[in-house]
Amino acid sequence: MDKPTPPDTRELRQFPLLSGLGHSQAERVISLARVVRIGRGEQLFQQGDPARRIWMCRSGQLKLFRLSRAGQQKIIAIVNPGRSFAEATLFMPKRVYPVHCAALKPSELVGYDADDLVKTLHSDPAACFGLLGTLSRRIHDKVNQIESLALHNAQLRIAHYLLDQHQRQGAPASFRLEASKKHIADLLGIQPETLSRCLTALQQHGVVKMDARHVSLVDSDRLLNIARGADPL
Amino acid sequence: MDKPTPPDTRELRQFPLLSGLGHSQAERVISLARVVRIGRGEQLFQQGDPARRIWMCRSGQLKLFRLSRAGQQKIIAIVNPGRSFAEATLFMPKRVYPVHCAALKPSELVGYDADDLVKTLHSDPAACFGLLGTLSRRIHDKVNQIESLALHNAQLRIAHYLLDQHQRQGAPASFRLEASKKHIADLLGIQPETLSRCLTALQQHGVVKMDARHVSLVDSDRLLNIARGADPL
DNA sequence: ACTTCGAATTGATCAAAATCAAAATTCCAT
DNA sequence: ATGGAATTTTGATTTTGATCAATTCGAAGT
Repeated sequence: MDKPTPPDTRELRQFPLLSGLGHSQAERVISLARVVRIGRGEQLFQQGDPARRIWMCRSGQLKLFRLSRAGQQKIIAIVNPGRSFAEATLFMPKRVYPVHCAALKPSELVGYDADDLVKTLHSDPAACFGLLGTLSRRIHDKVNQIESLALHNAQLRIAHYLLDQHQRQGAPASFRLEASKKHIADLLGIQPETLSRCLTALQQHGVVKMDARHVSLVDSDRLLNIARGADPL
Repeated sequence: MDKPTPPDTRELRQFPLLSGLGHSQAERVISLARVVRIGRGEQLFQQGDPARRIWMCRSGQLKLFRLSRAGQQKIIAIVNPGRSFAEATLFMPKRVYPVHCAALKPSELVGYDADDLVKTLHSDPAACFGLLGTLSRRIHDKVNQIESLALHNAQLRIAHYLLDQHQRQGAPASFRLEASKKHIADLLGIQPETLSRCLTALQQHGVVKMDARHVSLVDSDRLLNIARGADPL
């Protein structure tokens, strides 16, 4: 297995938070960064752990989740390559991770030092603005998620999710589900059985076509209506 | 009716975002602020309106909500006096309000100019940090809300909500529901009838005592167990 | 104080999705 | 490529909470 490459300036700048950093600052941030590899199922951190680093996913896939007392998990988000997470912990009164994080696939991550980043931000209004933008977008996403969980039934949520993924992946002719159906069901707050039945129904009505994890939207107008609750199949 | 008082420096500084502002900057922000009064049921802004101001609730009470195509509303948050809202719009690519806002009680609000605040933030890292803290806390709240909506059934959600309110109001012997049961049901994503039945059950089992909107937690340990799903009444 | 409208409660019924169970399929690590 | 584990599908049943309906209660404004 090859050695993990440390992040270079180029990679650093893909990180929206740090895109405008000066050379010497960038060097320091990189020198304090740490590359971590974890296998499928391994946990990167637990809810409540001190948040000494914030993370960027280089490759693989992660889930952020909570556990109920009864051991049920609720996935809050799925993290794909190129996306960062845990930034919000930098400014929490108690700097701890508010969720668990585990790998869905073998993953490579870059962890940036939290104290160092805060120091950097102090002298860099541009970086502050980058981060403010990131957090704002994240709030907006969460508001959408809340609306979807509370307002819609299983069918609408699924339709909504398919359309959202289609958009995010650049509206191609066909796209791939980002995770197993079990995990997606969890993300949507429904049982895998319900997801399976709904997807079958959507296929039978000729709205989507699926082949394992590959999805193509046959009648996306109809799907849009379903997502709006205007067309209950 | 007396004239609305314009905000003074003292009031401005209660606003976490602007607590560290210098004198001349504070003067400018104040000069561009606008005080608005709206009556019960009146709408302050609609989802999609250009977000030219961000708001602080001086008195009264507001709801932030979405509407489904079918006209159902989903309350995202209830805003009480001393709390600000809509800050996240400052950094959205399209600066529009992502939700509707209407008054639950006659309310007085201070609206600060969005463009001006962005300008101020550019030259004031301390203010940036204040705002980063505010947004981070808000993300954390939303994660909790998502968990609660997806993971818990009606009973657990209600128990969870009662405990949360108890905490927020400083854990007094007895506290007051922050809004009508109809609105709380909406916030929790359940029907008013279900809320009513659950609260009746909690009272019959001697877990809480209620008088109209006044609540006292008779057996808060038991309530905690219920919220964890360990004790289904 | 009165009136009126919305809020809250209570009961009966219904629909959606969870749960339980078992078989079929797919994934993946070796 | 292959064996074993996990995922997915399908069916039967049960539970939860939504919905419908009727009445009581309470608060806001005249």
